[in-house]
Amino acid sequence: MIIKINDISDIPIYQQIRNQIIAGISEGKLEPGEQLPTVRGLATEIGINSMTVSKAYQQLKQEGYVYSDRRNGVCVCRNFEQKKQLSKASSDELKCIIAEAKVGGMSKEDFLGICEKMFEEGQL
Amino acid sequence: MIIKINDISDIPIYQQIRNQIIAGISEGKLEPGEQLPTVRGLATEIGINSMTVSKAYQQLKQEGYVYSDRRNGVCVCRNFEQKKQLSKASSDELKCIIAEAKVGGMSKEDFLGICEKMFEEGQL
DNA sequence: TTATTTGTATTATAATGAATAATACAAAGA
DNA sequence: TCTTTGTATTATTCATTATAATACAAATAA
Repeated sequence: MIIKINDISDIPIYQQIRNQIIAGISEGKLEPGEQLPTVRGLATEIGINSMTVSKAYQQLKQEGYVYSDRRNGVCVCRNFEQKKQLSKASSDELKCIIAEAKVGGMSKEDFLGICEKMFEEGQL
Repeated sequence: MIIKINDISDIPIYQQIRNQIIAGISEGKLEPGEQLPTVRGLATEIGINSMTVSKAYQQLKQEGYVYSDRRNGVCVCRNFEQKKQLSKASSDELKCIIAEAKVGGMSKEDFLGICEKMFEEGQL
């Protein structure tokens, strides 16, 4: 799986990596049990410091998306926690997005249509 | 309208203010033409530096939510730009939220239900 | 006129977070 | 033994955030 960094983004690099890994899992590009690129390998590949990659992996690990051991590297979890509800952070962000959409004149139907499309996109 | 700051949040104070103003507009708590609290007044009220409030107002101004003149303070715009599409930033954030929801086992219907509820919430 | 209130600009400073650099270590396997 | 893995440590640099202390122009009120 290819990770692309936007250098002029205001989103920290380690967050961009984390987000793309989660997106990869949700789209099936990364399968359960599959090994992620090594910390040093990915750092070299995208031209950043290895500790930045490590930071992204540690966050993913802490959030329950991946696990690691010293020899086999970092792998995608085989059983994700099925919480079936949004995190507080996601919920707060979603409220902001919806408020901006509403002020911008978007109808509920339009917004739900966009969400539906995004949800189906990249599905296996 | 009451602004509440979360001191332990990792979201900058000026961003929290901006978000709450937009939410207030979308919920009708802030009407078109209505004056926002003064920079110094709000700063004193919530116990922060006035330049932090000013920074929030300048961003809102730059985004087209408010306007200002030197005497009448900062007021909610009367005609918002009707773009009827999400900003790039919102779209990217929404993709992340959906990816996380999907990995967490949420169904499309559940997610759309949450969005619908949020969209209707606080409606006039 | 004079004083007050408004947003805004400036300069300096402190605190925090992000990213890099250079190593080092333990564990596992070849 | 040597290599590769993630991880830990320490130091440094840089940008962002927030504060502090003023100052200014414009508009209004006294």
